[in-house]
Parts: sequence; structure tokens; C-alpha cells
Amino acid sequence: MRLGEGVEWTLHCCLTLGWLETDEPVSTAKLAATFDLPPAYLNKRLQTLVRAGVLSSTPGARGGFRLARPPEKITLMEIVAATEGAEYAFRCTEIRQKGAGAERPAHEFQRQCVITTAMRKAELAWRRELASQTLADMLAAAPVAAAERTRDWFDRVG
Amino acid sequence: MRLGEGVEWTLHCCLTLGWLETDEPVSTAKLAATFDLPPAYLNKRLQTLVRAGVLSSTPGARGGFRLARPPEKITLMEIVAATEGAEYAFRCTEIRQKGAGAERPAHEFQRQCVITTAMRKAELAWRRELASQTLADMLAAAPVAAAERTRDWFDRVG
DNA sequence: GCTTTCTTACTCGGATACCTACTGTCCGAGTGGAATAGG
DNA sequence: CCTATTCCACTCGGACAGTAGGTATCCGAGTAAGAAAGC
Repeated sequence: MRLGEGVEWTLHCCLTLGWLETDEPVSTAKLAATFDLPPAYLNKRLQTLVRAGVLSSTPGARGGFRLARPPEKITLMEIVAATEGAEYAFRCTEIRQKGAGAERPAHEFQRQCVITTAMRKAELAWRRELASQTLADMLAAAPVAAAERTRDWFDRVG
Repeated sequence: MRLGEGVEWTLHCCLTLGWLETDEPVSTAKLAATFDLPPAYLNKRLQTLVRAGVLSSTPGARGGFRLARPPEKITLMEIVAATEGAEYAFRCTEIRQKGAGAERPAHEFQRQCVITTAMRKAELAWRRELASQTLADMLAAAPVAAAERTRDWFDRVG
């Protein structure tokens, strides 16, 4: 099991957008340069965040991305689910109904199997933890110097 | 993010081995037939459980797999980690040190970034949940009829 | 000076190629139990 | 009846092919802002 790199990218981009505190949109090119990422692909990932309502994008000259909501109202869960998909990591394919189970009547399988229940319980704990942390929490947790340095860097590159 | 199908397979196989309560090993062929799975590949997954110490295998005629320990001492976390790998799902590639961060001295990056901390915290909650559930818990949670039916089926196919 | 046009810079969305990890198959080697052959 | 050989069923482990999903690139279309041109 592994999370795509896109999760790390989008989380860092959201953090950066939160630090900048500017109301002007930030272009994909600048964000990509900040972390040395492929611009076209990063843009694709950010677009999915727009569709999820986490970011908003403005087209045209001097366009780019900005946070769609104040950081206090953006949870990590939203960002992760937007880039990685909202499906469960464990996907029950009902193999209990194959082979030996094929001869049994269908009504015996209405209750979900104990394995699915257990795995889902663990995954909900994961989600709950992510949902409890907002972008504002992370902005506050990072050293203030980090925020200043990113602001400086964005001032310099224009 | 998705867990491989192998997780579902090995969990069901462990559950089946627990239900059978026999001391004789069960062959890969029978387990594969029980869930209609490809025998060779299932065998591969079960071998990793042997290496992890969850199952034990006996070679030769009438050989097969059996639980290496009583079900009370096997946690779901062990089974999942054995088949899926013990690495974290979120893998920090330190993109904060690329691009804008490349000019900054290395000692600034000794503390792990807030994103890694947050993601790891969520993942630990997931692991804790899986580690708290034993195979014996699942055996008990399932309807007794299910256990009987699998025993019947294994008696019939010999 | 005002309006119109042009240029520029950016997002948007689809099409496509690549690459990695998971899935699945195959084969040779090793091992233990049972059947068979020989004394 | 006892022992040795043969055979079979199974695990073990590696090599390899196929496949799905994530990564990455490219291109045309649309849009907004500013600059340039025309009246």
C-alpha cells in the first residue's frame, strides 16, 4: 500500500498558499519551481483540488490558484481524498461467495464479512485522524521562519 | 491508495485455518479451491506469511500450511504487514528541500516536516486499530454457522 | 483621449506515452509419505 | 516379514509475462489583463 506522490505535492502547495496570505492567485509555474516539480503534472493534480472545492483557480493572465476557503475550514482529509480518491484502501471483492461459498444461498451474504468490518474500522480511524487536523493547524505547527522564508522567496521570484 | 487483493486472500485463508481447528496442514490447492483463486499466486502470498512467522508450512506429501501460533496471538496488523509490506503508505520525499529549499542549509531540515508528522499520526491510528484485533476476535465475531460450513466443505473435498 | 485590436500569460481538458508495482504463470529443485519391489 | 527403491503430492524459490494505475508530457482551446494601434 502506498500513497501517490501527488499527496505530498498538493499538501505542500496548500501549505505554501496558506503561508503567502496573499489574495492574488499563484501560478502553477511558480509552485512547481518552488518544489522542483513537473509543472504540467502538478497542474493536473491541482485541478482535482479545484474540482473538490479545496482550491479555486482563475484563468487568464496573472491567473493561478488560491485557497477556496480559509485554512481553518480545510482538513487534511479533504486534500488527501481529493488527490487520492475517496474510495477505501481495502476493497472487498467478496471472495467468500466464490468457490465453496458459491453453492450457498445469497441471503447468507447480506451481512458484510467480519474481515471487511475490521478493515473498515481501522480505515475510519485513519480518516478521523486526518479529518481532525486542519490546514490552519499545520500552518501554526510549522516554525514561523519557514513561513517567512517562503514569502521572501515568492517576493524575489516575482 | 489501495491495498492489494492479496490482503483479502490471506485474511480469509487465516480465518479458514482458524475455523478448521485441525492440526493437519492444509494444502494450497484446497485453500485456492475454497475461494476460487489462482493456486500458484496464492501460494506465493502464503509463503510471505510463513516468512513473517504467522503461518508455518510443512513440505512433502500431505503437506500444507497451518497457523504458526494460536489465533489469540495473531493480530490483523501482522497479517496485513506481512502481505503488504511494513512501510508507511505516505512516503516523504523531502520536496521541501528541492527548488526554493535547495539554497537553505541542511540543518534546517533536521526536524521532520509538519506534513510527515500529521500523516504519520493518522497512519499510526490505523495500525493501532489493526493491532488491537486478533484473529481469535474475528473467529468469534463471525456466525458459528460459517465455521461449521467451512469444516463440512473441507470434510467433503477430503 | 477613447475604443478596438493584438499580444501575452495563464488555466482547462483531453490524448498519449512511460514506468512501476501488482497480478499471474511456469518450471526445476527439494522433501516427506505411501506404494512397490526385492530379498 | 523386513528393507530398499520408486513414485507421488506437496512446498519452495526464482524467473518471467501480463496488466492496471500512477507519473509525465504535449497540444489545442478558452480566458483575462495589459500593450499597441486606430480613430
